[in-house]
Amino acid sequence: MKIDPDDKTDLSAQIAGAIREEIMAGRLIVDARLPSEAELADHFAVSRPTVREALKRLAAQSLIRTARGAFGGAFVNRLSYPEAYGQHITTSTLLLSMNRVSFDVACEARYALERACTPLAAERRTPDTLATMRAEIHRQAQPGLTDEAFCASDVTFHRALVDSAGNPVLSYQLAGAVEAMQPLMNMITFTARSREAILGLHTRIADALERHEAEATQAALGELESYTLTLGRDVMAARARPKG
Amino acid sequence: MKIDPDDKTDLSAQIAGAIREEIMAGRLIVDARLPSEAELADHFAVSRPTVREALKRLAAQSLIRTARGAFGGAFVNRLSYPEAYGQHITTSTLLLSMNRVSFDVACEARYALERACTPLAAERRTPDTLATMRAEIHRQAQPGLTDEAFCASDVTFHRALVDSAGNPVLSYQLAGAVEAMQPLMNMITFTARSREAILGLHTRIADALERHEAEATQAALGELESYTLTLGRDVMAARARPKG
DNA sequence: AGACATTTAAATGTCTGACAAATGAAAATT
DNA sequence: AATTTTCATTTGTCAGACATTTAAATGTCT
Repeated sequence: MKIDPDDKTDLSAQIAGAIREEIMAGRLIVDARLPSEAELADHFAVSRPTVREALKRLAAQSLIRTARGAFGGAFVNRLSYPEAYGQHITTSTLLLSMNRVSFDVACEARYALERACTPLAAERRTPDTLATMRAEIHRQAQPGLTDEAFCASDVTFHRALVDSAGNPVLSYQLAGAVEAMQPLMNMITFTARSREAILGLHTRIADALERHEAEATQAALGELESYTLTLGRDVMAARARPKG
Repeated sequence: MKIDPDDKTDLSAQIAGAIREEIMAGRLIVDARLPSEAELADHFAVSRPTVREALKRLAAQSLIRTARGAFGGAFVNRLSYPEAYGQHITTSTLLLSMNRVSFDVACEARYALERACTPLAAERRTPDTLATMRAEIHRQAQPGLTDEAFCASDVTFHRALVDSAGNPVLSYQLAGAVEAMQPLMNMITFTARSREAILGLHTRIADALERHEAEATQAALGELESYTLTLGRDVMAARARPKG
């Protein structure tokens, strides 16, 4: 585990990289204890603050956790699903919001991925995921709901749809696509009319899943994509026009 | 932008969280300059090393970049696709390797996602992505290839397939699924016989894409999934047996 | 006036040394 | 034996200092 003395980049970045390599290569396994900060400082011939900066970088990626006290220290962290979700959602959301990704492209990606889940979801949906979807449908029918709350409920509904596939890896991968769309969706003003249309499609999806009908689910999801695309395009077109 | 004085967690984590919030909420926009480390230390009533640890956490997530010199400082970073890819792949790979995710579950997720790309890929594949796929097929036919090199080539092939869909958001989301499978695939010993089978399916996929035939692509991909699953199960079964 | 060299202020990068706080093991005490 | 105390270890935080980098500002020469 060494660093390049000729490298111009930050020492803390180099050290973090070296340790990250060890973890990803499996040479540092889960729950293994790293040397103490003082020992690491000695090993890399740097000061303790520099080592600490490196460790904080790793902690930010949930690669390590630290504990104070006599037998504390930095330990290789078992990356949990919630931690991975958080990382993925943060990255996905910022990628979309910072790169002028068009509504169309984001929407296409999201629905393509969701469609990938429907055959599995129709087969494996549980009473639990169905109940979540029904509850969100009910919430979305409340007239007093703000647009933000409607969007948030929409996200919960779609996550339940994805979770129906019963594959945690799939859920993790989809989390980024679904959640990252929310800021874009939040730009849309949902009229009573559009809410009604979406609600109807959500109901069709839930019904089809309940009856284990993959094709019907797919069809309703396809219509939802088209409709969402229309709503989004209207908003984007209005924004693009001068004078607003 | 404040921190909770009652919070027990690290000050640097709190400060990083506060700044991250500002970025994700859009109150700190791309290329905006953060206050200098001294000013931040003053603002949060902490020392400069603590502020630096917070900034390193954000840098680890590519949320900020720093520059030295008179008009340097920390700037909100526009998250690029390559940076996002890297984050996603790191997280996905570790999630799979640290959580005893079964080969079946990972494989199912990966191929479900890839299938989501095939209709778009068949429609939009370019000479460029096709050329990449052909080149990798050619490489995979070399007899001297190690198992690791074969796997790496396989990843490149599948990424070209995903890129054929012409949707960068989709490519980004899929990168995690495809790359994270590689360590699991590396456990497999590819015999001449299995390489031949995979090669044949890869060729069928490339041919079908070239002819814009979505269904044929889908079918070949489905067979590849079944075959991969068989190979993986054999390996895992052998590993599970005592005495090896 | 314009081109080039020099200075300088501001910022990050790094180091040293120190103290506080937490933590679990070991020793001392009841 | 159970409980309390002590103690070494380790991370968390702070203060102050110096090194390095950078671009603007200044000075100098043609």
